[in-house]
Amino acid sequence: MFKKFKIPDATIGRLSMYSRYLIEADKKGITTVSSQHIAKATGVTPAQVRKDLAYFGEFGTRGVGYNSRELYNYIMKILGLNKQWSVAIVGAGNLGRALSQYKGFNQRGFNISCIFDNDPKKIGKKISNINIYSFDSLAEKVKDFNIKLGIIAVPASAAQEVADKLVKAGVRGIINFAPVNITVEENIILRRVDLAAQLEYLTYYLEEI
Amino acid sequence: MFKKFKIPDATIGRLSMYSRYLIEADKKGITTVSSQHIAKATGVTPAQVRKDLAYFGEFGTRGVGYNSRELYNYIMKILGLNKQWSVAIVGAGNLGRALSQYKGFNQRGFNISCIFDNDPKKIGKKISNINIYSFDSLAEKVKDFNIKLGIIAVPASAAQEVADKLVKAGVRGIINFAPVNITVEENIILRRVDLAAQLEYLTYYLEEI
DNA sequence: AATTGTGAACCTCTTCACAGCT
DNA sequence: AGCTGTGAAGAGGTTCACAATT
Repeated sequence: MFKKFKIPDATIGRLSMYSRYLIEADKKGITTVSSQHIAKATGVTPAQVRKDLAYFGEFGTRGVGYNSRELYNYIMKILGLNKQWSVAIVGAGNLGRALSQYKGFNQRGFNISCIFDNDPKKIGKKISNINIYSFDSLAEKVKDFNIKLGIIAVPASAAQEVADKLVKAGVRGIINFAPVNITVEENIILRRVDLAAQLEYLTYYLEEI
Repeated sequence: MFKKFKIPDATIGRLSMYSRYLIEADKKGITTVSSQHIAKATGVTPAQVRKDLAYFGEFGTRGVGYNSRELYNYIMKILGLNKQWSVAIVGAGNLGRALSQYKGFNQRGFNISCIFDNDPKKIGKKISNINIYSFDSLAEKVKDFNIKLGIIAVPASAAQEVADKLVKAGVRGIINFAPVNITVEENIILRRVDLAAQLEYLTYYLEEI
């Protein structure tokens, strides 16, 4: 049905933005939106919006636009967000703790099921009702909770080891917050988020002047 | 000297990765590295490494490679990291608190100078020695600390207002963690980091199967 | 022999412009 | 008249392949 062929990575990020606008529009009672409206709200061009949507089907009506609610539902389905996802966070440091409490995940259907750490002082404790388990029990818990998504929030030196553990346990998609390149087998989806690099992007441009 | 013309955004992110590898290599006593080495460590192609570096000059020696320490220094200078940067975080929620304690920023020369929030219960308190100030004192503190970089970690509904405040106070670069599109005047560098969208990227690909 | 630096080829993504519907 | 859907054109980024250099 959907996902006929290779589509740009950036499209997926934009779909996420579109869906956020659409749910807001729907809440406000705006039943029909145009690519123009979506574009303005999300900071892209109208042609880009139409192109992005066209990868997956024909959701609009010529001369009219798109039905907000309907398009929202389509996009959520395309993104795989028409169900709940269990997520494991590895690393109960500052970042891991913050991510485990981050409301933005829940709002989009992500459920942080458990946290893993190797610090005996942290194991057995909870972070806002989420249990912290040892690395040793990772495989077991990942299976118990049917976790397919993992977030790596450990120091760079431990990131590869953690990734290997997650994959072995059955995790299929990983976000790596450690500032290091890690490798996984081909059928695992890996994404790297480098927080310091984001600031460096800013300083690069600021230094120019 | 550097930054002759428009270079790909992605190049900047890769420079950041290269520099991290180079400092490690230098620590291990590896004085000379090839584009091959850098590529392998950072998960890109050797041609990409050479192309990225070539935007800024000729740092290598044909037949030999690059001097680790020297190339590291060049890259850090290109990224504007040959000095300390003061950063303000707006929003003392989970994310703001975590970011203010995140070691990765300090390691790269970023100094979180202060945190802003509008919750009276938080104002006046500290997060690991960093003061939390009210929104009202933002302009004053940004000037006092000579802050040029801001991190927005407030709810989506407040993000635009905060951005405007930061810009007005003299901040030149902004990272927006709120899941909403905000706009700033043209000479301000804006970067959006959408954490939930990262997970959605994973679920998109996992649903395909 | 090894490795850089780079023009050209290639590939990917975005924008344009307009036919096709309502 | 207004807006979508899309082939074609354009822009941008990556890889190739090889001359230049040590």
